[in-house]
Amino acid sequence: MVGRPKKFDEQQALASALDVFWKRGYEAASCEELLEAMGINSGSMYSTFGDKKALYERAFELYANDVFFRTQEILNGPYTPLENVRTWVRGWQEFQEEHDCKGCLVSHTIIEFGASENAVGLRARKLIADMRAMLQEKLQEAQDQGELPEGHRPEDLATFFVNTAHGMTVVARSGSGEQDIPGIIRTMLVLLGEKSGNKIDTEQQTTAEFISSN
Amino acid sequence: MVGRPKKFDEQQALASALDVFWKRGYEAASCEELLEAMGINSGSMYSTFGDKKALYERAFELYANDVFFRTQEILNGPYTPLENVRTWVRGWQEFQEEHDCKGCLVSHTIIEFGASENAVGLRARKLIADMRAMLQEKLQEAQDQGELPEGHRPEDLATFFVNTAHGMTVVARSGSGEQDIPGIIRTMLVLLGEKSGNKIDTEQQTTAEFISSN
DNA sequence: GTCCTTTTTGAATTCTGATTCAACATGTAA
DNA sequence: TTACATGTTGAATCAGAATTCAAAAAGGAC
Repeated sequence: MVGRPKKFDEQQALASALDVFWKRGYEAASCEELLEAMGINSGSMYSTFGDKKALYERAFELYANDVFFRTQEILNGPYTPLENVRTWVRGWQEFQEEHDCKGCLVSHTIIEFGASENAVGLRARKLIADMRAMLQEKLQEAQDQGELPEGHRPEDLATFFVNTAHGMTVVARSGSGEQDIPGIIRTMLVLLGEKSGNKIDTEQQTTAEFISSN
Repeated sequence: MVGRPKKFDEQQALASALDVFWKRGYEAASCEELLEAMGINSGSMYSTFGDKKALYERAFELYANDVFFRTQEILNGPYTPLENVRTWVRGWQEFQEEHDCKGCLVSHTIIEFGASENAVGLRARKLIADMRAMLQEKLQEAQDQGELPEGHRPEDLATFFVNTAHGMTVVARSGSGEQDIPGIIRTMLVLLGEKSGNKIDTEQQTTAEFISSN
């Protein structure tokens, strides 16, 4: 190797940038703020990543891959199809808690760029479509194996789950995520036929019987 | 009255500005675009409304009042409490169709400003809280009158509805609103105990039995 | 019609935040 | 230990969007 070596770690800087974009969105994240978080100067950032938009693309990709593979892993987990889906849904809460209730970067990106032909917007939409398909497939398996009653439509249920996940991003950003998300997840689990006894929150246990009489 | 009279209608200009903000969000809506839509020049806008942020506040208020009073009217409508809630839920679809699947400005505003102490962000959060409370009250009434089974918790259900509505904003902005929203609404109606036979869409009728076996 | 007050117009200005770049620094290889 | 290739620094520059403002226009009162 020739020339002065970089003194910062590209992946680490990218992860820091992701944090800022995730918290603030693309427009609201100023270069100053990004550089501060990444611990480098503008020159290094521009020579390494190109520009702010390219940095966002890289950060988004980091996030997208993580979310996609995590989902894939959980949905193809060691339990029954339906139980794997339930595990995935339960995972949302942990994910939100771990990440300071910032919601999901994909939902945020769709709000900011979804309508346009912007590359990240399209990428975000594709990611959602892929995850939705993965979920639907798993629900279909569950139904084929008799775990999910015939009356449920895997297609509608998958769409509904995606919608609920998007919603939680807005709820999280409105500041009431910590309070509201556990109940939302519990309701989703009940939609999947979980009768009661989940350990998420004891105070509102009766919710577990949500649909019981329907 | 003395002096040259305004040659534009303030309310009408505001409605046009609202349209632009609603479609694009605050940051992405450029003054040029706003002025173009409003049909006035910058000077008129600044002397009438103050600045871009104040214009957004006024436009948001227009939207907020409309949504709030519309909701209030429907929830206190001529049917039973639960049927009024159902009517409100069905209204989402009509609302989205009428407004070009732009989603809800309140969700959008929360994504853009929710985290900060920004005035519009706070206003948006208050509006959501108020509407959520109104909904919960109506669901409580339904339960008191035996329309809603005891197992349902009005509080959780209200939170869940708000979450679903937020989610539809993201779905709408991702471009799949037209395709996905009818099914999402149908699923919500089933959560409210509507058995079948709603006239929203015939192709996916079986969804109406969604929870039937739960 | 003329005076007065307010509105309109849109080019000029200001502001904000992204991007560049010249000078300096540093590791590597010969 | 010197030459070189590349990285770092941060002040300067640039670009785009928000805002101002001086000049022109127009209704109303007299």
